[in-house]
Amino acid sequence: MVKRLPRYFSYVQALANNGVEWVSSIELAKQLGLTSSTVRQDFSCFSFSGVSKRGYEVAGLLRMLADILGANTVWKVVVVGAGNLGRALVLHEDFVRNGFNIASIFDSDPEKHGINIGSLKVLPMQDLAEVVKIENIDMGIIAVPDTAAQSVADLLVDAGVKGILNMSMTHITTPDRIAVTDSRIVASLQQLSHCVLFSCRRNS
Amino acid sequence: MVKRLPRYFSYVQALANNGVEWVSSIELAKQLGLTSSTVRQDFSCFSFSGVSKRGYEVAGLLRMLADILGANTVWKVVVVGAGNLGRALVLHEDFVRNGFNIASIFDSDPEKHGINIGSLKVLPMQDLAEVVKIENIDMGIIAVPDTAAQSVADLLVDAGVKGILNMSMTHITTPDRIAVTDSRIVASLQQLSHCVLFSCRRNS
DNA sequence: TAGATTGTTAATCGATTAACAATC
DNA sequence: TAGATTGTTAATCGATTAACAATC
Repeated sequence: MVKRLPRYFSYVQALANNGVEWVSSIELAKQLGLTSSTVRQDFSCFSFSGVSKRGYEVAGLLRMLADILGANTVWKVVVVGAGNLGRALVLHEDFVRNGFNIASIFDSDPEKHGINIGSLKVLPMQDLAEVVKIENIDMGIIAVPDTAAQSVADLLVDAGVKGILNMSMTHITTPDRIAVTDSRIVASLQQLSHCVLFSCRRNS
Repeated sequence: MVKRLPRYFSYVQALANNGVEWVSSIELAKQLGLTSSTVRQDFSCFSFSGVSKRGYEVAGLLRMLADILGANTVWKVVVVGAGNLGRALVLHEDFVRNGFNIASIFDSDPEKHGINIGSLKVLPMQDLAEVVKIENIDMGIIAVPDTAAQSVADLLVDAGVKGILNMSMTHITTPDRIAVTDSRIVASLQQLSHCVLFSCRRNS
């Protein structure tokens, strides 16, 4: 269910930008490939009420979704791993636009230290703990090779982040208080590959 | 379920590289954060049998997973959108290593045409259909702004791709025969943000 | 043999959908 | 009023887990 929230948010944002004031569960469902039942269920679970015959008020919906997604919060994030993926993350303007502020990027390879990526310089892993603490970093993004993923997760947890976005294939283990979300592009491509071969349809 | 296959594959690959010959559902479950029941259920669904007391043969498991994920197939892929994300995808060596060969990258912005990204040159959208047909492209990756996503999807489908990896926030509609997988990094970060705020744990 | 681990059935759980009375 | 759409309950569906006999 949580996975639908960013999609509602994005679509409702677009509606608001276009000056649309009301939207029905039916329309929303159609646009996002869901059933209207699911949409109503989802919203009522946050006690967000609509109005019979009109639907849901776009402005209010947007406010609610922003609140539960923390879209009004500005998060401080670090990226670990300065490969192509890490580099792309730092440069991706979408993140800042959505309140994810990348404060630093780290890599274990001394060759990379000091290299400029956007307005950041690649820092050595030894600085991680200090940066996270002093700059009050909220989340870490793991963009390192699989074999290093767990130890980087441990470092991040020890340093004090509250959440981790894991982009490696490895399953990482963390204490219960740490939120973890996995996001694996190669895995998505492999799922797609499987679906193409065996003609299953939409997954994810 | 499909979403677990790439993770099994990656882990079993690592086992094979380390010369491990047998693995139990219990060990696998522990490493991937699942229950042994799920693991056995999954494998038996592909009629892959283990041996009591020993577990599953790593080599055979690897072969099976490679088969169902199409990991032995070399796929030809195009990327649409030459922003930071598109650029990163082209440069990301993980793709080639896993059999996803990026043949071309396209962008609608004339300013970008001809620019070099790795060994590729950014092509205009007008060339998309022809390239997909002549080079027998299997899949397209959508890395364009949300507003353009659906029309790019239509172009890709018309041109004849069999699968689409959608990295935009938009829900795209395609004919039934086309496989679609969504992969949204910002959405993952927003899920994480929600989980940090309301202390839910692992999702995805 | 004793013990470990599979394969499979049945139970549980949760998420999605259908249905429909209430309401504007 | 008639019609559209919500909010919610109950039904359905599918996925996960538990349990345990079979087996090596």
